[in-house]
Amino acid sequence: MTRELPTGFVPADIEAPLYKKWLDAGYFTADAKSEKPPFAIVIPPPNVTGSLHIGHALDHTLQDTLVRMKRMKGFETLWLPGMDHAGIATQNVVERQLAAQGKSRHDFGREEFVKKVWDWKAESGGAILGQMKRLGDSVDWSREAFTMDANLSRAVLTIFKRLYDQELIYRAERIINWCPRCLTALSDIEVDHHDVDGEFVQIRYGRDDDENQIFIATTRPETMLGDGAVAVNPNDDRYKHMIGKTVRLPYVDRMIPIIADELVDPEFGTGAVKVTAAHDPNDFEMAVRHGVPMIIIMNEHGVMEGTGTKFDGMDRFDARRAVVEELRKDGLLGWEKRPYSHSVGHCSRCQTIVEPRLSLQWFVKVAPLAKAAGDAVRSGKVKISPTEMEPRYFEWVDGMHDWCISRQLWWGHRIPVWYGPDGEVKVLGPDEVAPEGWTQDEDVLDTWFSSALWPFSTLGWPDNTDDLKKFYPNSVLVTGYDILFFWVARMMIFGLFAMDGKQPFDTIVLHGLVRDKFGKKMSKSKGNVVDPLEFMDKYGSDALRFSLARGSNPGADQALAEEWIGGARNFATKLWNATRFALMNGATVDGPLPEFSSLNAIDKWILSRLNETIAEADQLLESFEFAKASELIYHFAWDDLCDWYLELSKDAFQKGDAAATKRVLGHVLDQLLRLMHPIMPFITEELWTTLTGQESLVIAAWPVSDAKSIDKSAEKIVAQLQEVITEVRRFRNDQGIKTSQKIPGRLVVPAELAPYAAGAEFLLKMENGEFTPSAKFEIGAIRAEFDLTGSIDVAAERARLNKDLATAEKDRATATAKLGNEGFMAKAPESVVVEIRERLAKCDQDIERIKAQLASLPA
RNA sequence: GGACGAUUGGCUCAGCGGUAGAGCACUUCCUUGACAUGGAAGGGGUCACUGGUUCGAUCCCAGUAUCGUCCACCA
Repeated sequence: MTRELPTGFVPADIEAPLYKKWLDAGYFTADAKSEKPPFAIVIPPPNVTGSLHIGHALDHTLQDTLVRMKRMKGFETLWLPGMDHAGIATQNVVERQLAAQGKSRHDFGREEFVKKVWDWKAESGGAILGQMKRLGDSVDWSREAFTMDANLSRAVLTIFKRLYDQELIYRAERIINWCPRCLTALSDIEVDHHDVDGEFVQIRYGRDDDENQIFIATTRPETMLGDGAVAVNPNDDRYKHMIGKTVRLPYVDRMIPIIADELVDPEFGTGAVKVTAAHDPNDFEMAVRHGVPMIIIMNEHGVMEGTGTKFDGMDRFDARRAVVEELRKDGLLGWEKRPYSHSVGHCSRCQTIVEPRLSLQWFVKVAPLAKAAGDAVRSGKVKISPTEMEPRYFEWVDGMHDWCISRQLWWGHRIPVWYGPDGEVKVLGPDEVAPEGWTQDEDVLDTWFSSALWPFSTLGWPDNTDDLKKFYPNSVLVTGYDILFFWVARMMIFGLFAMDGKQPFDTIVLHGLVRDKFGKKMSKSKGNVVDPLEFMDKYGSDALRFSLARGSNPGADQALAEEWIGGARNFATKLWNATRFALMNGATVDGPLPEFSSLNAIDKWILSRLNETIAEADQLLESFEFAKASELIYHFAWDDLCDWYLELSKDAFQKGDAAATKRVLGHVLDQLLRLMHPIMPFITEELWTTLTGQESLVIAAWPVSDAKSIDKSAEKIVAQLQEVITEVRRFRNDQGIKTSQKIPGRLVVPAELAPYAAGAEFLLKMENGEFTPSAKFEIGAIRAEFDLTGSIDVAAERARLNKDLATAEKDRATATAKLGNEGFMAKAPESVVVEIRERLAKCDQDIERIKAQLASLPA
């Protein structure tokens, strides 16, 4: 046995070479022709502008864990990487660069600008891909995809046409969310609502000498210039007599009707609402119902335009101030509430206040598609883990408005609609060419349109490729709950539509967000953002991965602090040293494992614990319980294996009489490293290949729990041994005996523990030989006795024993009370009663033992 | 206004009808023959509050309070 490990574990020394080894061996490349059952995951495509943040690190750790486990289980695994072209985000990046040179995209024109974006991508895009390699992602790079790739664009065109032909895509004038900075429409979910301090003012319409006057209330006074009506509730007695009459709109000096609509809440404001059809979605609805004119009063930059008043040319917020001032001067204001906190939509990309605006845009008719997406989950065809997230999904899927998919950008999939010279409209499929003289729609599609096709566009759809046949539907989708609506629900919608009702994935696994150590959201302004790359440099990728996995409870956010990762690094070091110890002492994986029944209790015990851990960890990982699986493995490795088994084995190794132990230890490590590999791929690979001399753990078999090697009685007797050892240690500690000081003593153990008795004595620094026992601990068949004549602090020892006695007596009293309780005895399950009886018996034993010890103390 | 969740030791979180758990932090001891990125021993919690169900509630039910997230057309 010549295998050796360096003394210290230096992650940086092993990670890059191992990743290269894996790539060279082609372990991550999927074979669509394989006979093995498939297991496929697509990566949530990061933005091409992005770099790896801690959220990706979590997301990828969980996916890689599943993929690596499935690969070891014999599945043909495909984990497909790629990126999203990220329309607005990417265009913004390039435009900012141009702005720095004092230019805008319009200086270049569409074609030239788009080329510049591609250049930018080639040069600076995709930084995240290299960072994924550092993390160890076992993705199939040969299938790397980009939403703007030719074949993925074909998928976009194909599905657009299909939807259009089935009248599920239409063009219409609607109120949409408009960002006056990005100069594009936004879908509902690209708008963030938060409260801002604004104003709420009462404005009188109608002059003194007019027939009618009415007070309306608004938070956006400047929009009065575009009013087409005033609406009241039909049952509002205050205004009933005015319905159908007209009132004069100040400044614009236009007579507008007073209409009645149920939408108006008589309790709110003045009970009378101005109707600005072109700049408010509710008003638009009412206007449609009542035929109210829709007057656009702002241009695309949010500057007042076309009102025919002196406010034209003012920015919308300047106009607001100016209008209020003017109204006040003219005595047309009633009460003014200021500040008035209310919810206002902001562009999720740049935080500019969104302007609802009447505009001609393209929409996806969502209702029929979303119905199918909801039903797929309701019927159980697609599972959401954890199930608590289902209500959120249904809420959105069942109530989704039509999806505005056109964006006034240049970077993205251009809408494949062409207009003929005589106003004809034609939607072109991927291989169709527009007739001479026709022009294409100027807009591009929402970025999420192409991401929604990701589970099948990356597999070659619309062609019926081998990849598609083998790997669709994907097995699971792992992502943060924060993009459940943006992305997941839309993949469901399009997947079911495009693939004839076949779901894009079988299970949706939602994890939480990574927050700072106090559970606060990470944000640049708070300065609590952490960089996963920095952590990988400092502690190794395995440490980062392990702490992320260990913190990931289903659907729940996790707090992360640098100390946690340091702790995980310590764990990695522990494993390293344990394996080093094993190798130094001749642990081996060669030859068959000794017959279980021939082993002593300690060897049986560690095998038993190993097999229990394997069974449980496997079950936890299969149910996406990453935190619990990690925790379980951690405690088995550290507590059972390192703190007990290795410590107890030292003496046997020292004496060179440990053939069975060498083989058992080799086996336990072998299996443990396999079990941990999905979560900590680098260190396990290094240790395992050194231990076994085999090629790679990536393609090794996943451990299977051997039920025949689970032995509860061995576990019980080892637990007793541990208890005795702990008792003695506590006693020594209480007596102030130094850890290194030897005391005369011995352990008396049953035969099945005999090979380890000396090891236990070694742990306790017991010196076997001639002595008169002066202290004794006895649990079950295990007895520890030692001689401390002259060195015992009698008073302290008596106090300690008395305390223990009191505790034991109190416990006995509770147990006795329970057994004497008729209600309890009538209803408690048998197992509970047995447990309490055992507890009572143990109390009796303890009390007797403690009393004996007290009696043996010198007076 | 709805939906979901949270409230457990200093911090972050598990647990969940039957004597309160982990990691980190803390105290004391130990450079012992893999590991001081370590080992041993220990301190610390009326499980948010109030009622109810039960032989028994941290756990189930109802309500209260505080916090978080998501959704929603409060002009």
